Amino acid sequence: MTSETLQRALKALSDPTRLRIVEFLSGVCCHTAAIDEHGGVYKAPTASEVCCHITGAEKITSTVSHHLHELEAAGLIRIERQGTKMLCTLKPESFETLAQEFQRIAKGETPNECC
Amino acid sequence: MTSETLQRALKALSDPTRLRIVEFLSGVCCHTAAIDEHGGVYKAPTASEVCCHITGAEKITSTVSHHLHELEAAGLIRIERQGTKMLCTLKPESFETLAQEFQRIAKGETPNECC
DNA sequence: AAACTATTTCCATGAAATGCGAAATAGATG
DNA sequence: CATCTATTTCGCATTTCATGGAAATAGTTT
Repeated sequence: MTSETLQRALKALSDPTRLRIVEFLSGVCCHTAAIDEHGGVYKAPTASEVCCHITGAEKITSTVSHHLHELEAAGLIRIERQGTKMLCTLKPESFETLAQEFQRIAKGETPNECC
Repeated sequence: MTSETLQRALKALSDPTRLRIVEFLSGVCCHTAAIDEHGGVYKAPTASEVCCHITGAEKITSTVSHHLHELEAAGLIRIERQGTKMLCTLKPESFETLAQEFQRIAKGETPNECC
């Protein structure tokens, strides 16, 4: 993971609303049923549902829509269209990578030019 | 780690300059010698040295001073006075904790009220 | 105390980000 | 095609934040 990628991910997560979205997507238990491209059943909340849980609004707000796309641009979540709806899922790999980055920083394994 | 603590840490790390400071402190190899409270020798860069590495300035700037205290307030680094100088060290435990938080998010172990 | 070093505080400025409502768009359905 | 739903784009007001210079402070040395 490059320094810029790490930077973008951390910036995306620095906003309270976006962090709450991520926490929510990490632990969702109320989902919409859907069928993936292989015919399998999977579950993922729609943008509206995410918004509902975060803000209490009944429909998705422009603000939450923006935050969702910000998280997607940072590579932290996936957004896929299902008819008129947008399904949101966390990308666990990205968070695994972030965890490794912090391990690296904690362990002092950061490459550093000497003086 | 509470959600607010995580929030503060991520916000502190969302700034490019602060992230560079952290990366630098994580991998420092050019230090100032110092004596800790038990008489042991330890090494840590001064605020000026951090600033020099980050900005190229010869003296510490108000901007870097501000960033250092921001990182300290977020619990990510330690700053201790040594005469007129301030020595800066990373708090590896904090980054270990952050790594665990991301593991938790990746694994979906986030506690979430159900509907 | 005066002079010097390292750092901090204060203040102003400009850039970027947030949040929101209204209009626009995309896809589904009658 | 008209309509309905879900989402996005746009424009705007407001806030937050990084930055930098000048003055103030803390500690050291003579």
